[in-house]
Amino acid sequence: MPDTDSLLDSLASDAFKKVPQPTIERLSAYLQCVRGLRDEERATASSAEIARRTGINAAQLRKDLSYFGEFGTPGLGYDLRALERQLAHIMGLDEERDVLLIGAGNLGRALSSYTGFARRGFRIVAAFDLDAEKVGTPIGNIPVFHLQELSRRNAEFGAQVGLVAVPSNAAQEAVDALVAAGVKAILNFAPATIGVRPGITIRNVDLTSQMEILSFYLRHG
Amino acid sequence: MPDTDSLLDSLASDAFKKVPQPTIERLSAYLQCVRGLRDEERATASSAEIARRTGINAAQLRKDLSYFGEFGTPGLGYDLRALERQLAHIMGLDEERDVLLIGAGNLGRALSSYTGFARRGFRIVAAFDLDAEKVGTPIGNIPVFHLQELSRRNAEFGAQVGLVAVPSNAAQEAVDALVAAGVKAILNFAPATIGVRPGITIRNVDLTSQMEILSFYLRHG
DNA sequence: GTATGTGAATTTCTTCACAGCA
DNA sequence: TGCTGTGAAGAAATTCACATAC
Repeated sequence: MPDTDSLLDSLASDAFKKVPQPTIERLSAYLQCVRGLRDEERATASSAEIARRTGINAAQLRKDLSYFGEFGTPGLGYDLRALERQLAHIMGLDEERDVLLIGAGNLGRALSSYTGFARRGFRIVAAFDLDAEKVGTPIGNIPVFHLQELSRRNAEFGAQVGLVAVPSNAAQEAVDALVAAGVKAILNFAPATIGVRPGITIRNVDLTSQMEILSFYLRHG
Repeated sequence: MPDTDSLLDSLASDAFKKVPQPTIERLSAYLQCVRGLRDEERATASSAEIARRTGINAAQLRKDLSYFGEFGTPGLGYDLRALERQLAHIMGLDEERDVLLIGAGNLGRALSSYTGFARRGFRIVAAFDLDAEKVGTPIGNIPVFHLQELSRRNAEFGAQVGLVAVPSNAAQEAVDALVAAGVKAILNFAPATIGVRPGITIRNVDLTSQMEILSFYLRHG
């Protein structure tokens, strides 16, 4: 058995090309499940139990974890405290991350007051908007700057994560501004296909698209 | 070549078991792209052009469409007006759909004022909450009722789609209430794994999970 | 006995490559 | 010629099934 931590840390960008995309997207579900079990004061759980709770096949869970190391004990299962720590480490969640928000409209305001982010260590440190009316009045504790100030302000913050909550036609501009300011990972809520250069991660959360998919299943399925 | 419309309509639940899940999730992206091209007054486009704009492989697009019929003209491409209509029909978007919202907190309020839904024919007709303080005061035009009234009120509305924007620990209850009221498709924003009986479609939009996935790519990738 | 980790088998999805049509 | 629609090939992901460890 290889030393777990060194295996984990040796998995730099390079070796990670081998981890299936779907695996990465499931890690978060496992972590959520483990947190839930820990809240119930459980000390260990088998892959079968986590499978039951997440709806993900037990062999799938074991294989997913196997890309990152060996975390279980045959005959016993997984120590939940350790597994939570290891999953968090794998996902880069062992330190707080500052986040920039672009768009101080309805959605932007809702996102800034969403406590789920802060609870998981994502702290929105500043918002930016094109609308001069919105600039200057903080949302809660979060200052609102003009989009033009993005790069200058982020020289100070050094945030690597951005949220884009602007209308579709402004989304590419917002993303470009974030990337220019040094942001490396972006969650985009605008219903638009955005291009970014290699090395930048962008994920789209398109609510209308989700509704359309529901509609499909309503019509068929 | 089979008659397109009858093929489309013959694809009831049954034959649809053959359509890959990822195909269904891409349909919405195609539709969005086609709408964009139409906004630019374009009359036709090739699969290659749609591929370039969406980032989805051209053969993939053609195969995806092929599950539903033949929509293109060899040598020419796709008639965009027709394709938009057909995609909308496939996805069940040719009529308006009433939507119920559970949770009148920050996120719920943002969702109700999100114009993107209405623009695509999803109309939030009522909101429900457990908090007596929130009941009675409309959000914009949308009345807010107590969750207990859900079934009774939906006897009138007959909505088949629900949005769940409540804390995790209330999500299963909210979903159960929606299902009991006749809702068949649900978009859940709570970070929780929710069980529903067969025949009910539920999709999760877990923002924290999305952030964690970004964090993974920040650490590696 | 119980449950992990993992090669092998299977299933699913994507891409190729080309026949056939406009 | 240009582009679609689609079988066949290839790649990727999932699931099985079992040797191995506690």
